[in-house]
Amino acid sequence: MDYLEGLNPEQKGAVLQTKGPVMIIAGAGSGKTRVITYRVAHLIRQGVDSFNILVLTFTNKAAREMRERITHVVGPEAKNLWMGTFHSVFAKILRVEAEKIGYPSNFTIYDTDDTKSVLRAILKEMNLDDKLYSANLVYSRISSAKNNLISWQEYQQNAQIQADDFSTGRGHLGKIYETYAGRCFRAGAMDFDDLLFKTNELLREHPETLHKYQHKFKYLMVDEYQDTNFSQYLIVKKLAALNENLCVVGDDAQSIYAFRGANIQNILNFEKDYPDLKVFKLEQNYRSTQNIVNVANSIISNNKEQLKKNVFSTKEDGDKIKIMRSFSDNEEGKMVAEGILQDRANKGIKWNDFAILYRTNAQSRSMEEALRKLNIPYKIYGGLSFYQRKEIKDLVAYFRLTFNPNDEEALKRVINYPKRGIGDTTVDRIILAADQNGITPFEVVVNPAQYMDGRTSASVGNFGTMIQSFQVITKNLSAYDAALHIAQHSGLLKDLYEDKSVEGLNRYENIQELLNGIKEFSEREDIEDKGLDVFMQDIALLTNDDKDKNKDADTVSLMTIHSSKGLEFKQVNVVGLEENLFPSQMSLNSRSDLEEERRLFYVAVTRAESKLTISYATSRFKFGTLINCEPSRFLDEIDAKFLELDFTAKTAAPGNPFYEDDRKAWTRKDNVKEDSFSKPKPASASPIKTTSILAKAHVPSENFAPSDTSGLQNGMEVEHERFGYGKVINLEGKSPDIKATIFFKEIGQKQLLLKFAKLRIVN
DNA sequence: TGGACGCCGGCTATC
DNA sequence: CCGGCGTCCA
Repeated sequence: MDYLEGLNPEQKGAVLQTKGPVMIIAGAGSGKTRVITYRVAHLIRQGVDSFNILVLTFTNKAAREMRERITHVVGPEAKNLWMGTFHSVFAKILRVEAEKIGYPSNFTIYDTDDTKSVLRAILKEMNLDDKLYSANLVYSRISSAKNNLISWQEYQQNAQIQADDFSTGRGHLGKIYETYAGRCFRAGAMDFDDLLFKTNELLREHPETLHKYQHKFKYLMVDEYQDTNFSQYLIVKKLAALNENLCVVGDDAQSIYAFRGANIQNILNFEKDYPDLKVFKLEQNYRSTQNIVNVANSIISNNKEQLKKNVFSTKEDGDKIKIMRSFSDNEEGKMVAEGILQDRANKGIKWNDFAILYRTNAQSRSMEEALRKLNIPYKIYGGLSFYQRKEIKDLVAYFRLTFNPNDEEALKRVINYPKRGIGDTTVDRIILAADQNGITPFEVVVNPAQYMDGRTSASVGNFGTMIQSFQVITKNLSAYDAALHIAQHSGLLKDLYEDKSVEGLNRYENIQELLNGIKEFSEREDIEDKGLDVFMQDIALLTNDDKDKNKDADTVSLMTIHSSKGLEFKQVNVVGLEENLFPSQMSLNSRSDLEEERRLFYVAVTRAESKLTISYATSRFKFGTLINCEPSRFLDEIDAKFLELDFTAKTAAPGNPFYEDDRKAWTRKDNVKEDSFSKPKPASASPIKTTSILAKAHVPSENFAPSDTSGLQNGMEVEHERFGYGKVINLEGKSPDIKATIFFKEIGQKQLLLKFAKLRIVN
């Protein structure tokens, strides 16, 4: 029982209470992961078979880290635990039980891109106004229907929903949902929401299957319970109904996923579902200084709806919270970067100890630029995942098609990549023929002669034959050999190899990396079934941090606040505290949205251990346009006694790496003043087009015509259509990729690729 | 068929 | 500023 030492009484109680319904309210930094880890370890030590324990998390990362820590305490027995995200665990179960709900066990998982692409195709076919029916809007309507377990039939029959849709002029949504569901079914595909929706269907329609899993999962734990949606809530409730050994862990103050269907009521009402439950409140924060905890509390106290708790710290008071003001997003980056540089030197801490947190990914740019200027190593988390890169998705689409030829999105993706002369018209014809004849598109592809003329039919047929050959050959090959075969014989590898541009090289390397990953998988000894089909089954569920080579590198971390949840750093910068950005514009409609935004701010500040710096800019670029910004209302909500204001922002001196930036920023600022807006207005009210500042300046000379630039030399004077007159100051690269650096009189230095730039040689 | 170009709308996050 | 999409043209 050594692992119980060092736990406080509440933590210990939560670990030891293994029977019956349990709710652990875990304040920020209160040792939640420790408690879950030890609780699982304790179950196993007590003799519970690890096959009978199911732990559900929201991210792969959380699952992986927890498994590692449990292994540390109980050893290899931890391998048999069922532990993973809702999506991955139930995808696994659905593959076993697929036929019960009419799906093939090798069903494809459509990711968000696939889903939107299917929807776009449907919207196009239905000839709907794409302003009213944007793929995004339609997706979110269907997604939230599924997350509330509303089938397309129920959607169409529900008077309230229909009235809502008609009142917004979107009466076709029910029909779109129906068509979409039909398409997915025909393609043998499930989207993310289906993984939960279909699990509910399975457990509802097949009581014997429900019983099987109720007996299997004698002990259930759910992490981040405040983030569950109705669909997830019901799965958990059903699985736990037999034994009621259900432990949920969460913090209502950190519920930040309502926008994707999470229902905070699940945790607020847990007590009603299980009246005899035991509640443990972990209120001592071991992470942050008192100042930080107090600021966090003062923020969250502005929310109405919350469970009562009193988070406190017994650490030192610590530094006050610094608020920095800057006049532009670039200057904000500069202040943040300089602060990090100084603190690292003065305090002797590592780059690793710093994080920069922002509301939107777009904010990373100004931070990156500033860090680069000061040679500060950094790493951006989130953003485009490795598996979402085009070239990776292309190759994976070939794999998908090989193992599930009905996968329509995969088919559309690669049927003409690399080029085979099969254009959009032909693809449309294939889909149409499939629709009309009640067969799948792939059946048309392998037997095209009756649906199209000779030449197209031949290319389409060849493609079909190739995929069929993949199906045969991969049967007898290891995952790696199969993948390599497909990469080569599809022509994809060659196509990428021949692209010698920097990006092309990068893409080729990414493919190599994917192949290496498959090779490692082929050589694993801990799993039995190592076919390529197994490897790629759940690829849609993977995210970047699932394959991160050098995560131990000493770098500053940049990420959105959402992805920072669960992490901690010695020093944290929260940037962009401005109205319409944080809180986001989209949250200003309802009180509950605003409260979620405030919880997000709470999450951000509670990441910090010893020093917290918050910043805002009074102007920033948005969509290439400079806008004015007002400080966030959240700043006013913090009790001023914890704060220290730094409004010392000043321009850099010549020689300082930021000098140029400052000049640009001030120029823009001057333009703001000179513009017709005499009074500062809220952000959205005063957009100032940069193009109007920069590009308008030049009117091309009367008979402007691009010259042949093959003989261009340093020092020559040129005219550019939009940038005006300038002087060539450098040429690099070899034809046809020569890059010219030109100093334009009106707008300054620019780099242009000669093969694209339209330049007239003046002399 | 497919490449070039110009217009439009977008930047909330995860699986 | 970016990528996606529609249009125009070889």
